[in-house]
Amino acid sequence: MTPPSTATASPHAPTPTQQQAIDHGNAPLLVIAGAGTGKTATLAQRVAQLVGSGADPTRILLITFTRRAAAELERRAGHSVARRLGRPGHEPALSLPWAGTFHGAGAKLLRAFATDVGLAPNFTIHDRGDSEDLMALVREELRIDVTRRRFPSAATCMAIYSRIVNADEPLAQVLRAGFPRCAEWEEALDTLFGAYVDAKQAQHVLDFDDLLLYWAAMLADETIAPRVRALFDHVLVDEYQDTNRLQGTILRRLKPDGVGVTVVGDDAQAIYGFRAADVRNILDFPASFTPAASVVKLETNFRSLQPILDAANAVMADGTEGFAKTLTAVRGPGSLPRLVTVRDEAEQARFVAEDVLVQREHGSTLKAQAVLFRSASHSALLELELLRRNIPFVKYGGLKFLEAAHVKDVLALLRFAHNPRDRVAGFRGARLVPGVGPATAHRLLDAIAATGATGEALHALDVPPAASAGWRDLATLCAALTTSTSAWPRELDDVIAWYTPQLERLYDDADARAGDLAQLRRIAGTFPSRERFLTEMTLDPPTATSDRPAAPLLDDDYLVLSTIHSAKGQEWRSVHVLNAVDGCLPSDMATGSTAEIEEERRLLYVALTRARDRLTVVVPQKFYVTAQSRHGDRHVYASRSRFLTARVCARFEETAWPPSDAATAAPAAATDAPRVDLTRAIRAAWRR
DNA sequence: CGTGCGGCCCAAGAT
DNA sequence: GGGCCGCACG
Repeated sequence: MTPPSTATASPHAPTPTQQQAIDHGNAPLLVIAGAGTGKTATLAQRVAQLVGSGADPTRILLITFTRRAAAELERRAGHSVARRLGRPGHEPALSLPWAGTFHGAGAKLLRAFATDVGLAPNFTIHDRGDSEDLMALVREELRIDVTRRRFPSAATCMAIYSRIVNADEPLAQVLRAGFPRCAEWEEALDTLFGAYVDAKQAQHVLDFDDLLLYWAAMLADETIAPRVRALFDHVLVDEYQDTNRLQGTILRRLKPDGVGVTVVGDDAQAIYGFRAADVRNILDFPASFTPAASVVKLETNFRSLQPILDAANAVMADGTEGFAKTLTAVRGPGSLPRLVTVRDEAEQARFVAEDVLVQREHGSTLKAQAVLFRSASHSALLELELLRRNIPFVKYGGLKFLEAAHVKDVLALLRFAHNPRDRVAGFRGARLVPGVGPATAHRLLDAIAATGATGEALHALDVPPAASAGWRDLATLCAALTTSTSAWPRELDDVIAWYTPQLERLYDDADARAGDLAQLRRIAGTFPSRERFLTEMTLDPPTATSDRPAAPLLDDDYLVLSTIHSAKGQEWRSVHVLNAVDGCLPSDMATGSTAEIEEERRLLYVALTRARDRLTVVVPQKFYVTAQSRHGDRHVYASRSRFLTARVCARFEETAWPPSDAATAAPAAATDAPRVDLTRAIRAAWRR
């Protein structure tokens, strides 16, 4: 048997540079940590060092990019503390109550200070989809004529609004830089956003951006800010290159003199520009304090074999914005990474499935292997192939469990019970009653808003005869939920019991969906209260859809499929990267500006540097394009990704698969057929 | 006013 | 190939 899995911390003693970061005192510190340089281990040991020398763990704010990363850091820091105390193996269960994401910490702080800052303590949190729904509702109420000249969709409006908040830029500038097509609507958008903010406040809801915005505002108010600052002695932020301007503001306001602040990151791995992350945060960090923060650079890579690193370095060396940084491996030589050409995506799926099995024969468990791709949809054919061959897998990123309509329905009912003013939740819930359409739902919610009607009062509302029986049942359910005689998580059983008939009425595949609800019920059982469940599900939703294995299966071996974004911070013994062609990587959606293209390049860099021993990049030559229906389905020949330059390719062993067909399949055929730039072809097909 | 159906537009990454 | 909108029917 092979050792369990992936994220094996380098159990080496810290290098002198790492030690320097671990032992650094209270003055502000920036750790520039290249891929695989032991960043997480160093951060964990720094936390352990702080606690070991007397810091109170409940007064450490540890910001990570995901909650999963927070848990990992907590675990490793716990180990280190145990080692220091000479009790290795005895899990001291170091508990860091303030470890989590910026949004998670914001939610917790705002819940704690709600009444002090004019928020209702029972506020509910909207995820991106809810926010778009509310934006659409507000737009409707303002009677902005959507059809006249293509007013931006609710999703686009939300994206613009979110950018304004997170990048702290005025509307006009956001429109100019990112949404030029919407510039003509500047005035209407301004009105819309004002009304959107009013609606959120009236309904006691916060969106993702508010969790940061209110936190920042709290720290700008000198009556409340000292109380917030007084909570934390140390603030450590991981993945600092992917924070946005608003988050930078929060950090500076939280610790104006930088005492107790540590940030860690790598500008070469900045991949969240689309979410308003600004690499200037990390670049300007040292100079934003007097005296300037210390900088420690970790450049020794413990993860990958040298040839893998050579390939990754070559990708970055082509970059136009380079802060040239060359990682050196300590693990020494190995075989070259492979650049494998296959005929099309179906062959790609076959190749990867087969190769994964071959590597398992050679001792890599499935868990020690990952397949990475730019977009969640890129793995569709591979997923089919894996199912066909009974190869278990878990997929990270892409469409979430929570985005399924039936799961949203159930959560909306719970949210409505928690906060009856949450109109998006109430609207969704009301419409589940047969006979209640949009118009009736609006009327009912107006009545609820006017009277503050909850529980029993819902019975008194005037509903059309056709809907009255159904409404009575829903009102009874809501009354039970608000009086909360039924304890958590049992009340979810009541919700599901009420919802099941609707499920069967609304969907053909009710059985499969009922399975998801059972899954939801299991997850609910792991949270202490309805409020915590709703908050956590919104801020940190479960990662996979119904193929997510149930708890016992998680001990089994499974292959990891992940978007590159979701693979951040992870490592595997073997990594396959799919669709290294223009249009996929870089995505044809992201070739508008140099900055976007450079971010795509860093994305490839992140993908390559996840591999420890074996790296395989796959290039399908042919893509089937179904969109151009006028000509029927046809294929185009894809160009290999622009990032795979001659310099980069020289670092790979180039092969074709399957080897026997190589002569007939690829290169010969390619010369006959028209060679088309996939990017151009796809863009042209959708040009407005 | 609700619901079902056909045509049309769009297509990423995620706290 | 899927989700949304508008229209026609009940």
